[in-house]
Amino acid sequence: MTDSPRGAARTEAIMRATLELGAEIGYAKLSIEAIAARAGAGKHTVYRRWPSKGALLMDSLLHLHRSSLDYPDTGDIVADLRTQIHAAVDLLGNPPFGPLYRALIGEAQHDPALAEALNERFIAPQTEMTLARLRTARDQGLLSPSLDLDLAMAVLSGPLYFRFLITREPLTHEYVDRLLQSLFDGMGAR
Amino acid sequence: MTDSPRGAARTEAIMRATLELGAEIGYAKLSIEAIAARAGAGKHTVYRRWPSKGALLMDSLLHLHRSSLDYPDTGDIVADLRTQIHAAVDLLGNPPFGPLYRALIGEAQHDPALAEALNERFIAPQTEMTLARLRTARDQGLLSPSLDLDLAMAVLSGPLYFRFLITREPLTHEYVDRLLQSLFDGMGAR
Amino acid sequence: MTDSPRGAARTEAIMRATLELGAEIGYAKLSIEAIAARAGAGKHTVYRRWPSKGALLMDSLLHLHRSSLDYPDTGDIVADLRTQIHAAVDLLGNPPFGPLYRALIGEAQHDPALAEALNERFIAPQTEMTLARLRTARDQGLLSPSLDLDLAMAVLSGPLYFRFLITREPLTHEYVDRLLQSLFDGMGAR
Amino acid sequence: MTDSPRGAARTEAIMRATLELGAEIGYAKLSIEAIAARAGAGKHTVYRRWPSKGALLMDSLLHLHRSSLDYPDTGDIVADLRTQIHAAVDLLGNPPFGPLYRALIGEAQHDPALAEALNERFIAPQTEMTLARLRTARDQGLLSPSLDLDLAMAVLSGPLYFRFLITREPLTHEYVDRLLQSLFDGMGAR
DNA sequence: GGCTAACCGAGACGGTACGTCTAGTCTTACT
DNA sequence: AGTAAGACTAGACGTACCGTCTCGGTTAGCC
Repeated sequence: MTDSPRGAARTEAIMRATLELGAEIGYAKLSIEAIAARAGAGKHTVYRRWPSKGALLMDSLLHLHRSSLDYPDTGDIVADLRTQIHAAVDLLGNPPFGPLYRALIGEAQHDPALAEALNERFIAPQTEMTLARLRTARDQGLLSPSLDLDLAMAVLSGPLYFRFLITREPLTHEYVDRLLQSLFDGMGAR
Repeated sequence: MTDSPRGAARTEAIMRATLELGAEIGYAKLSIEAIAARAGAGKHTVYRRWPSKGALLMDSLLHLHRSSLDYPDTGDIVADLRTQIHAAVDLLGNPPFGPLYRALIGEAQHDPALAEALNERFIAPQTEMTLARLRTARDQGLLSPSLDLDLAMAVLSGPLYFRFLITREPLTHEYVDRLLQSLFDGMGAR
Repeated sequence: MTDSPRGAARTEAIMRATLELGAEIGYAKLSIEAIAARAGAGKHTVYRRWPSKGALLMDSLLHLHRSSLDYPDTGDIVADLRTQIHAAVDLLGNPPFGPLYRALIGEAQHDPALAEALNERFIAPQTEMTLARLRTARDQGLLSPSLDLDLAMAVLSGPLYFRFLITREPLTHEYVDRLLQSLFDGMGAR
Repeated sequence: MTDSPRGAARTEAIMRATLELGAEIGYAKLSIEAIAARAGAGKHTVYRRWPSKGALLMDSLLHLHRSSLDYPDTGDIVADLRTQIHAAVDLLGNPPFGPLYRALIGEAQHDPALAEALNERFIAPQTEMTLARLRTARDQGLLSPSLDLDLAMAVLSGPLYFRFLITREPLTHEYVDRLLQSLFDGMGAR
């Protein structure tokens, strides 16, 4: 993607228009035609930058929330996980991020390239950060050495995404706490 | 939906065409136009029965696998769960059900009505069956009385759906076994 | 067409509905579907009786105005023609007959069978009546023996239909009178 | 309508396809869908240029015969009218112009906008040319000063259109000659 | 400071599918 | 047997976007 001042401004304008329109009319009714019109850009300019509506939405969302899920390390592994996951569900559970992120995941189900990109650019980094934090705690002796960290990670994320995508029940702090409780009661935390 | 012999035959033909075409060209490229043509039906006949492509796909999939996930009860709760979840991941993890089911969930992210229907007609019944089996086991004293069954359910399903939808890693029996292991080690099984 | 009491009643109801709907929404938007619904008849019942929308409209119009253009014979050929043609332009120039008749002729341009039927059942009888009246007058010595009656007929009808169908100028009594004037001044009247 | 080279080529291609298809299958079965396909154009490209099938047909026909009915002036008014009207009936009476022109007039009976356009772009200019020729002749003293030119015009055109549209008898040179004969015998020629 | 090459907006273009409509046929149940 | 009701196949309608493509009209370096 172009890095010249002019190009960057166009890129920004298009991503901004994407999020605005997405918030207004929902992803399903979003069209590249409308985004270009809203951004005052030609369709060509959009297609030059992104191969698909999904890719554009992903970039727009990640651009918007570049650094919002950084990890704390206060030494208290449970509290840190709690803090971070509370922040995550606050993000996922509310507009504008929530609905658009849900739509992005939906789109990824039809578009393997998008699914892979989403994994690499958002899911995997998030996962890795959590794993790193768990690893640190284990190395400090706060968690059982035999704890399967990948599984722990999956047991934390899975149920939240299940609620988010499948049952559409609200993502509450209380639910996060129950999950953490069961994890640390049962999976080897000390 | 019509139940007359003629109507039922048409309904069947359309659902069959949907699954065939879906398997051949994938959900993303599926069109009601093409389905109707394949089924030798008029478009109106399709629209009379289903309000959207997603609803049609859901009916077609559920019609195809009406009774495939019934629950065993051999008295051994762990073995029964294992049997049933192995069957479930075999279904989800392979064509033709897997990719189309994934696409259906994707579509549901853009279409709340479809999401709700999917929940009511497929997710909730499956969940309820598992919960009932767990409840029986608990009543028989095989599980701790304090076990949070909903949470147990979520901890089983969530990670599998996370793999299925987000990371797209294969759903293996081995992974299911690890999940069950950690659950029964940690969540109150005796 | 059926002549049984029941059949005749159905036929009437359908023709009435045709004229009503035609007057309300115009011929262009008329559909057999809507006519059947308005008449409380099945579509089959309409198709059993008429092969096309145009045929139905023609029957309906002719049924409505079965006997309205009979010819007077007062002995004064000019006055009789004047009377009769004034009546004709009053009919053609005003709703409900005018617009529907115009539409019927329009339809006949696409449908030779309809054109022929219209000719046989409406145009030719009208023409023949006028010719008969002219013939009587000629035989009585009121018109030149050399007068080409067919041509006289055409010179009377043609300009009126030209106005009616092509230029859509109003059909006035004054215009009829000018036509008659020129005909009897110039075409062999004494 | 676009006048750019590209646009003009598309416009031409579509009009050509219209006339071809119209000649092949007749106006009644003509569809914009088929025209676009034949022209290798998108439907939008057709709809961008013409509001209706009738408008497209009219443009196509007038484009085909832009200059074919120009008027001679040899000084002999009767001969000139004869020449010109013979040419006109040859055009109307034969394919491809005849049947499509008939259909166009038919369509105009259902579509007032089309009727008006047809009048302005084809009928009125033709009429005006004939009137101008008659006026010249009158000014040269070849016709009676009291001759009602509009009426003369109507007496020439009307019967021909009546044959063309209503009775569907062939338009022959002989009939034209009879009409002219009666007009100039009786309507004030010297 | 002028030239040229890339980029841009605008939007026409060939397509595809949409969801609606009507045609004309066929089936069902009623009278 | 004829009917009302309406489902059925077929296919055109006019619309909306897709992704590609011209078209002029700015910029933005690079001489």
